[in-house]
Amino acid sequence: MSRTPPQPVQHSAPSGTDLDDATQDSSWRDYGHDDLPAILGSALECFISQGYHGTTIREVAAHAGLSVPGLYYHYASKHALLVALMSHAMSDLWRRSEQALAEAGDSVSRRFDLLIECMVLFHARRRELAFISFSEIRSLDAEARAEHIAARDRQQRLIEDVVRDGARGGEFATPFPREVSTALITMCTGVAQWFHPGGTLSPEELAQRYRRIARMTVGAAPDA
Amino acid sequence: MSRTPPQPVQHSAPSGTDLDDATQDSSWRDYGHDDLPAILGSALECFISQGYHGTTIREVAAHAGLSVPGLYYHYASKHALLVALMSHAMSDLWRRSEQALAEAGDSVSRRFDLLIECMVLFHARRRELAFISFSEIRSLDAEARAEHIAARDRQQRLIEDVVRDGARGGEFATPFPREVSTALITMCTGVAQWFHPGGTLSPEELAQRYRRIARMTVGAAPDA
DNA sequence: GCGTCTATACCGAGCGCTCGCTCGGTAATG
DNA sequence: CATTACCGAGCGAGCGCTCGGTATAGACGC
Repeated sequence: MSRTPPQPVQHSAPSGTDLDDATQDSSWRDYGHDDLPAILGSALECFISQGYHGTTIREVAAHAGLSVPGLYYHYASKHALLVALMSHAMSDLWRRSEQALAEAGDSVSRRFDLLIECMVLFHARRRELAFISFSEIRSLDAEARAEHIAARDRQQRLIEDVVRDGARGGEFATPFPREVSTALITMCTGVAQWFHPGGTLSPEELAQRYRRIARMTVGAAPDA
Repeated sequence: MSRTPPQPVQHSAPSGTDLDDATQDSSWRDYGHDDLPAILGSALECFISQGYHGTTIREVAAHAGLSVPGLYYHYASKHALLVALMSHAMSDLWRRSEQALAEAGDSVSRRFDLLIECMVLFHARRRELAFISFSEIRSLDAEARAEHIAARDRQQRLIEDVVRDGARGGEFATPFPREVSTALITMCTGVAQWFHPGGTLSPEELAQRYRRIARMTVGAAPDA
């Protein structure tokens, strides 16, 4: 019988739900400074600038002020770092979207407005997380990728549903609800690709402008 | 005095301008089957599915039916493969855009229509090239990256200019020409991320629908 | 208060492997 | 007999990851 190895805790995120609780009580519009654990923050920076495969575990460790084994004490693999970052991003966006829709109530126009605002706000405020969540999907293994894509599809269906409802109910005047949904989704997620916090527009101002642009694409009244 | 090494031709693309001449005489709407050299086609497939850093030179060579040295006879480095693919994509799109604008003449609305149609068509028909041209920018070295970004900015300015002209001249009724331009650019380039040739819409049908959606974002008349 | 034990949070060194790339060739063509 | 178009073998470096430790902090019996 082999002696038990040191067996460090194999959790993919420290203390399990710590990460997920971070924004639990706050409103969907509130974005404090993103308090990712140091290791994940370091991994995020490296993945952003060099990509997942272009980043070495040594870089992530050094950037977090750790040795390589020190990093492996907290995360089982390089892949686990990516999974932790992406699932954190997806669950945060999902929770905020649910809160936004709850605030919107039953009005289709209002649901549409707040959903767009929520999407733009998230992709501007959490653009680094959003960026790698979108660009490193192919670096996930089969299981994690399937899970991530399911979460992404569920998120996108929120927009598709409200656009379809608006088109059916007459609030929106668009001949192509499907293509408009797709266009809106890429428009919103695209914010993470070009937005820069030092720019002329704040995330909130951008969200307002995008909300008005989005209303035009679905043929809704400019204000309502 | 050391003897001269075999010194294979160090061109980054075989026979220099072969690639660039491919679509020289054809109209901007014509997309024949993309006749990339076998090695570049193989590299493209690998980069698409695994990313640049996730792809090994051995995979590219094997997929092209070559040994590793056989591949290096044609391309100086793995990096040169990426550069060849991306510069081919950018110059093809640029040439098509110039042809589309030439066909459109002076009318701002018509220039807008054909530019959007051209962008959507390209990103649907050449979606693999367009996809890696957008997603692997950070894998380029400093010099190639600067050149690529300059080409991308020049391309994007085509849309920004026509939207701004339309807003100034009164053809378009948009309070935020800058943000609408950005939204349109991400909308069009985003096509390369989700479009799948087996879908319900052909690239041409999609381009027509996106043209109408784009007109709504700038507040133009539905037809003109 | 003190010695012992256990859990936590790390490292220095390095293993086995694969990476991008090259050397020194060869077969076919003109 | 030069040029073109390739290959088999393999080099040196760097990769993800692990082994076997150590330093510290708190818990517990006496």
